[in-house]
Amino acid sequence: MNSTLHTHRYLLQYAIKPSVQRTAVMDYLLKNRTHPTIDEIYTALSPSMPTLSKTTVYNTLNLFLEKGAVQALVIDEKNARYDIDTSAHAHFICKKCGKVYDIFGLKPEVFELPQNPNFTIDSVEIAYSGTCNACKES
Amino acid sequence: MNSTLHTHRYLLQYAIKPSVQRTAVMDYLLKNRTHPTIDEIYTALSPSMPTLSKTTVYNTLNLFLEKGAVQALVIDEKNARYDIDTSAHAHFICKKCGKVYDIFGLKPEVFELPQNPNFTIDSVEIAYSGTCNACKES
DNA sequence: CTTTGTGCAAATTCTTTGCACCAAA
DNA sequence: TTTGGTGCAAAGAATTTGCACAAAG
Repeated sequence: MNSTLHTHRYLLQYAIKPSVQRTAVMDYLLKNRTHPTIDEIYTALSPSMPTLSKTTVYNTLNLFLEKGAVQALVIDEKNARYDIDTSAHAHFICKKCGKVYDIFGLKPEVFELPQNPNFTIDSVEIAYSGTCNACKES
Repeated sequence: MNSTLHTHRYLLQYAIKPSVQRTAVMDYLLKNRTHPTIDEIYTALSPSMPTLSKTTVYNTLNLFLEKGAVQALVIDEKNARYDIDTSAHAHFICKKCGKVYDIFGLKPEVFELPQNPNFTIDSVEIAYSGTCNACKES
């Protein structure tokens, strides 16, 4: 199957002009729902796109953010991580290995935005942390 | 009142050897519950402690973290922020000015740790974001 | 004395910026 | 041919590290 065409259309939905690089990055995000860092995206795409620069990956993700096509996760102290899934879900980060996992199926109350006289609240991010099984065994 | 004595005892509770610098930093955290960054702490203490170095503030906060006397907030993309309040509460960050506020009085269900076969979850951080009134008016 | 803490400077890491070249319409 | 995209190199910001000196017991 040719996923490039699908990804191309996907970008247009967010009013993002497709380019070879942008399509490759979005394609990666759609297929690898692992909340990758800039470096992970760059390292994954670099072998098949040797001229790709990390600056372009930064530029691209910043554009996707502006256009609302991805969400930035603030969960990892070291690097920014990106998520294309904008539905109501939470995240879990393993403090040992640093991997970030999705948590679905939580009670809807958890995602409710409280009323507050001092602020206009428009989103919530829920970050659980602890240890994943893989790290516990080793 | 001499708060140094109180702060001194407070540090000992967490098995932290008090020093002039450590006591000053903890004293600042106890009195300024504004989730300060390293730089804010350094800038606040520097005038009355001219020899204080930013490295010492980093060292001190890392020690406090290890000993469990403070919590690191992962909410601000730019800087680490520290909180001495370890009770169940959430945070709000204004996307315009970057200030972080406490949110108390949420339903207890929000802080429940879900069971998950793949991870051992031991804490949760809830970060609301939006715009604060001060920024909306300007 | 001996151990531990402090603070300077340098190193490291992540991200942004300036600018020249390239590509697409 | 003009506009916008890409990518190199340099700059910037936050944090850590190595090491010598100072402090405390």
